[in-house]
Amino acid sequence: MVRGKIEIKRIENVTSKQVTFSKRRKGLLKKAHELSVLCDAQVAAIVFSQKGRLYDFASSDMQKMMERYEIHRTEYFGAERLQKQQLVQELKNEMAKTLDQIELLELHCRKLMGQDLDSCSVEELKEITIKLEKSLTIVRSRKAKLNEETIDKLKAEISGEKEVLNETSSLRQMFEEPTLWMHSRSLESEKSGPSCGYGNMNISDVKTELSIGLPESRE
Amino acid sequence: MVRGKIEIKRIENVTSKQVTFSKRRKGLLKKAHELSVLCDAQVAAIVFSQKGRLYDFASSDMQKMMERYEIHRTEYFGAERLQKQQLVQELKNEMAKTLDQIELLELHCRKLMGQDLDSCSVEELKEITIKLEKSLTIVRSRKAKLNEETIDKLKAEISGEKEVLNETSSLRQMFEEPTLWMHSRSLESEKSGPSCGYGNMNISDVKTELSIGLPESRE
DNA sequence: AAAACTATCCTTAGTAA
DNA sequence: CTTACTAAGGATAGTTT
Repeated sequence: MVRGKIEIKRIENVTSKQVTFSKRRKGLLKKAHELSVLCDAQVAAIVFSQKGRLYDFASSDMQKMMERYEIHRTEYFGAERLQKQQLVQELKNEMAKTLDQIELLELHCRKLMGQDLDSCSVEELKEITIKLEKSLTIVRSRKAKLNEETIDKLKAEISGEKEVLNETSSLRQMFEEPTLWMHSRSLESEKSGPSCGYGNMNISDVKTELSIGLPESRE
Repeated sequence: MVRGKIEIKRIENVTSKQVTFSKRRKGLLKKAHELSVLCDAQVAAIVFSQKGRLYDFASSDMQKMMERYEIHRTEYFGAERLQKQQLVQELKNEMAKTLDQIELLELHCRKLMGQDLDSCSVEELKEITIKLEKSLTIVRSRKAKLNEETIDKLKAEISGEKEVLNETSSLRQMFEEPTLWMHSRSLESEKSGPSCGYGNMNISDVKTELSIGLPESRE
């Protein structure tokens, strides 16, 4: 018996499709139920067989589910089915709930920002302290990481510039005092770094600029 | 690691519930899709999280599905087209804005909690750090203040008890050695403290009780 | 919060009744 | 059409990053 994985595409064999439909339909409705119970969520599932038979599951009243669904859809397609007055009421309820949620969130935020602490017990203050300390650790390490990356990048840049600088010096020397350079070169061949032997030449029309520096100050 | 089978009942742990919701929701919608494709059926699934967020799948147009559903349920309540369309639209816009607000608030909160920092620039991280440090200072000083108040109150309580204790000792002394006490009293008249001149009366029917102890354990 | 990992449990394709 | 069986594949709880 070779039971390979199946491809998700229309099953052509009618009998097989029928059996699979029965099994998977059952599985789907079961999963829907489990999700609603485990996670305290409102879940609905509707299945029409090819022949038009209806199978469904709803964790609460299906009509309510549908109304709620319509509220959340920007398209207002369910208008005909729903008394608009009712819809308006639902929308208002939904809004009230959402506003409550905002209240809670804001309170939480404010406490994290060290505001509205009067209502806090010592216990709660201790919890907030711990949260803040954790956050601080995380934020600081993240910042440190970013800074290190920046530093590495800058270092790489600088070393690149130094190379260009060396090259430029050498070129300039060659250009301005070719013979002197050839002499000194042969005499001090192992001397490192830029060796700018300007001597007594005239360099009035050579203009060179180079800026090397760090970006804006960092902490 | 013991991974036993789970019982299908409301998950109490909030984090765990959240994660399970995410996974199973995904699973459910996937199954719905597979069923619709494999068996050529019309399938729809609607899920509302506890917080009211909507997740759904529909193999075909959801509106058609719902209409078909209602036809099957013979619960079609036809509705006249009211002119509230505009009001409803406004309410929905309002709701959309409010939901955006929640998004922002949640993001802010999460950043304060050291989450979702990947998108932050070093500048932003610096700001957050400063905020957190300020909060920490405020929260800590608030906690310290509360603790100090508690300490003062306890000290007051204790010193009150000590007074009562002294008085009781004196009374007991008077009762047990009235003459000795009267002597010493007359010799040291400027001695401070409670001077209860009960004399050598009979106080056999005076009953005194005293409990001294700290409240429940504190931090 | 979201994703990766993995041992375990669950679902189901194929088949037969 | 549903059920029973079983091996394989899939989902996911708990945990880690």
